[in-house]
Amino acid sequence: MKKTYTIGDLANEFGITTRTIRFYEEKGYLSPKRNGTRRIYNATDRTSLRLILRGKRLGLSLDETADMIQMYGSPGGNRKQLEIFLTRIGEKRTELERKRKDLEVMLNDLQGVEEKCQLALAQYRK
Amino acid sequence: MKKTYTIGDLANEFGITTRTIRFYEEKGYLSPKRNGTRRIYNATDRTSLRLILRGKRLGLSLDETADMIQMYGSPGGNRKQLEIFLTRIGEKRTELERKRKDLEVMLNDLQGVEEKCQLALAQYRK
DNA sequence: CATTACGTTTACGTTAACGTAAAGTATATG
DNA sequence: CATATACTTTACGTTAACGTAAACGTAATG
Repeated sequence: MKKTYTIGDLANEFGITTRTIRFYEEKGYLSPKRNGTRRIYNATDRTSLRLILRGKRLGLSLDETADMIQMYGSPGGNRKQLEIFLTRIGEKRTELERKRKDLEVMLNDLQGVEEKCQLALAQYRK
Repeated sequence: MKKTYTIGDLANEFGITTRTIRFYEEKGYLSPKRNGTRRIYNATDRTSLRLILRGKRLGLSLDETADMIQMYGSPGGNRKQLEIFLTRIGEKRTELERKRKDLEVMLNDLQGVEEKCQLALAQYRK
């Protein structure tokens, strides 16, 4: 009794179109099971989709997000491979931390403008 | 003796091409002075460019970033306009804060993978 | 059981954000 | 002062990420 989803379910849940979901599959970022011709998505598919959309909100390309999703798999391989993998993780992290700093600066700036605006508005209330 | 920049200066500083900078101007996001036919950028132009690139890193479109840059200007207008403005600021802030949460989740996940990887590597050192 | 809702494939269209190339002009330098 | 370097405009090309439409099959429902 594992929970499954139709393409419409997921489109509704995430506020996207079915075309978008099919596009992701077409490009190899999703591979749902089929019931005859109908697509059947499980929890894993749904998680992948969520990750894709999260990446998108942060300005990652589909390829970049797919890379990250793949990283989330079990870290296997020999020593060398693990070391290479760790390097990749570190790079991603650096990139994401830069984004975080960018975000903090922007939020700060925005707060500054907001305060100015509040001050200007306060004049009207005196 | 105000500092100015050529298009090449800015391209070098920010690691982009001159084509990109001209494109931003073509679309109305930059409007440098001219010395004859040559473009001359000042500190304000440079700041705008920096903001554009920052927005880009965070997945904002040029239009969205231009909107934000415009917000940074002096918050003028009457009471009604100020209130509308405040609403817009609030919306942007909500959006940016969502991005921040997305980032935190991703960084967390990444750290999880990293730790697993470290553990696997530790096996080799025993 | 008709019709409405949801699903399918195929295929061409669209938009943002530049890349690339050509063809010419101005400026810096050995 | 020749030539290399940086700048200019104009214009067509490219890619990612879908949108839109046609033409059709299947499932749910009043």
